[in-house]
Amino acid sequence: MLHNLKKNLFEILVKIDKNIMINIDDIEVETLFDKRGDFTTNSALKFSKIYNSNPKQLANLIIENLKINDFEKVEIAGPGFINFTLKDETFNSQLINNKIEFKNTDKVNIEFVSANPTGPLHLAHGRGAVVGDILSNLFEYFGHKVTREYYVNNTGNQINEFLSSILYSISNKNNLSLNENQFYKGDYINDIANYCYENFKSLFNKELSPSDRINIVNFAIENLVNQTIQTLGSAGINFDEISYETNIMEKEYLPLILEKLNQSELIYKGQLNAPKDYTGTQKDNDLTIFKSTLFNDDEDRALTKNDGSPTYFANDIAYHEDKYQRGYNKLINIWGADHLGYLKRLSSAITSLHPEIDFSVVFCQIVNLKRDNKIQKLSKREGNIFELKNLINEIGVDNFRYFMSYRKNDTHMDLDIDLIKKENKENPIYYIQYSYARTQSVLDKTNKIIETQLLVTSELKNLYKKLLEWENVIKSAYQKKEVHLIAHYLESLSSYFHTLWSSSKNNPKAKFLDKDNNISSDLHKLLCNYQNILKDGLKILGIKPKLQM
RNA sequence: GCGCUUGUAGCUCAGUAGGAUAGAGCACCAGAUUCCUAAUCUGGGGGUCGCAGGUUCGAUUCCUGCCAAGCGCGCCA
Repeated sequence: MLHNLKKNLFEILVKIDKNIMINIDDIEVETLFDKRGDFTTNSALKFSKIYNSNPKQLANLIIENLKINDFEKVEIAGPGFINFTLKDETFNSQLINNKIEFKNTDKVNIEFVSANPTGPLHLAHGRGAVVGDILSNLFEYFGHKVTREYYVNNTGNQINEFLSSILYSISNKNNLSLNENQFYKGDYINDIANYCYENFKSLFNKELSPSDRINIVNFAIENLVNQTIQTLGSAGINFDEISYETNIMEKEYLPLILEKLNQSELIYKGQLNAPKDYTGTQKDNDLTIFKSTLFNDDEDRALTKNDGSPTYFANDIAYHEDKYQRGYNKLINIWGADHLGYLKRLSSAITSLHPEIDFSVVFCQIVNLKRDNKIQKLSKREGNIFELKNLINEIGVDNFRYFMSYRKNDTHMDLDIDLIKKENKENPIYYIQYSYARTQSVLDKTNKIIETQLLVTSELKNLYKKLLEWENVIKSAYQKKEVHLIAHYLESLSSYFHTLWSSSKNNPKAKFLDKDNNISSDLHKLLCNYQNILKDGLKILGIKPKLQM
């Protein structure tokens, strides 16, 4: 219906002046839920200038050309809105056709979580995980072939420090006097240390060789990665591809990348300000530097370190080159807010190499944990972290997924754990599920589907109109990559259902079932439609509807 | 100091690629259950959309400045 109206308006506007180029997607039709009508468009306001007219004149012109069979009333309101009121008889099973016409079968690579493999997942990773998974579901809903990808940064200083921390723990516990430092703290380090010691006991009889050390740390990393995969898997989040930084390095993309960037005159040899803990002399070696200031970055960025080895940035470019080589033109990364400053350099490098790549990043802001009405102070450095698996265990998968995705991804969020654990109306997910259970109970009790006249009440109309919005909402969530819109819509939709349900308290004729438990075919289709949309929406969120509560 | 994100009701947050009277939940007050599930519904109070300018027919939305909170500001990852 909404789409038809849009199309109708579009055709009229084209007919009015064939020389004016407008796009059908520029036409906005919104749903109204009050006395003004059922739908509204601001087209006359929006286009009056390019039609060399004034809003009210253009509105009149549009109305003159409108096929008005379906409408009870069409009127100009305010500065030039056109408000449409549908005839009552239009509200029937024909009204809703919520098949999504738009399909796009392109391959998409969505990379998310990608936590450093030096510790267990904690609260902050949870948001990225849920948002990434739901976004993947959403892209699949629109036909894309989605690869959910996880990246393991298993090189660099952090890995040395991780190993050192493990050996420190082993040394302490077993009186080995290994000369190691403690960088990471926490029970999990001791657990992994024990595990490593049990597995490699014989190695500790003599001094560890470099290859021994590599074996131990790889074992520890593998252990953590497996834990991570398991934790996320328990929340219904599964990956199609796990990429290791070391494997990407073996493919030796960097020389080709540097050559290509050099040809585009985007790199140079030179010096940058010395890093904080730098001990050598700056003139040891020239660095290879990417001119990211050309792309509005604050500074140019180093691709090689003083010792000639690649920086994290360089390896990350290679990683994205690898994604491209695997056939992905559409890359989406989910990052924490602490990487905001990293976006410009990476996106400019990627698009310099391959302008055809559609690269975008969805940022997830900080999540605070609130308990007993107080924000909990958590610090990873002190080993005082709230592990994600504990959170999921405490609140359950449905709550976890819902509450991590019902706030806009780039706003700061307080996760009130006491509120989530309440199983009542303060918790929106029960509200949504309850409406589904109500529809199911009607369907379960239905005797026969019969053809009768539909009683068109304002509550019924509102539910129909809300169902019509689904197509716009889901498309908007997809285009804007904003998954919270889905949860908000489902809550709102449920509300219209509960209102309709309750209206039968005062008006028994508004019930779905008659005395003989028969239902009109229109209402039956309405209920099925309602269930389908709720099911689709919940499925994208990764939540199963409850048939009974 | 610079950059990014955020600032909307007592609280938690929607809305804003310029549009009509700025919304929801919670909390507070008053009601609804012989009736398909009351885990629900109805009504009510509550707002200078951080502050100040600017752009125009119109700004919570765009621009500038300021204030506040968070994050980032390595050849770390």
